[in-house]
Amino acid sequence: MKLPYEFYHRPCLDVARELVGKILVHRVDGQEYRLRITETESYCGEGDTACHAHKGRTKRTEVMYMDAGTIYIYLCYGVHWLLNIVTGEENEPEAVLIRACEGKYNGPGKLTKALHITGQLNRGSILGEELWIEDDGFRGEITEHTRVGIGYASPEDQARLWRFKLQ
DNA sequence: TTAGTGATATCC
DNA sequence: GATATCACTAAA
Repeated sequence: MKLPYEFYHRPCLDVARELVGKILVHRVDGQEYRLRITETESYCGEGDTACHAHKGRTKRTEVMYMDAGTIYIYLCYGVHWLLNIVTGEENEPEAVLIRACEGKYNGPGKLTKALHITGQLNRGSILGEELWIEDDGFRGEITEHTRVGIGYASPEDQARLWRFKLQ
């Protein structure tokens, strides 16, 4: 079943943990791409120094302030599209980064390439007919890890176990 | 280990 | 208008 608005309308840590093991579906050009999510990461609000929005709202980060279920896609290093799902309350910059899917798609850049996801989906809805997430009843063992690629964040924020992986 | 890549933010 | 930065990947 397709995950409802209420699933995303919760603290981003809960959403990130429970998104692991779900099925990410992207429908484009008459094709449907389905992959199980194996790794996520949370970025929780302006108090989180690793979050893009921790310095305040800008043209890029204002997507994270929108309502839960909004898609936030960001071009990293001029090459890679990174897929995020906005969570929590409106006007709170919380989001979950989808880092990896099953198979060899172990990296946020590879993941979006495999699913043919580009920046045109930015600001879209995860509840629509193009990109959504399904629960097929699968439950696996989830482990917690520190986040990666956030060397600019404060030491205490770097130490947070806000990355979730399927074992 | 390092080069490549381009949007964004921050400085003139 | 110019430059520095960056939630990464592939090649070596």
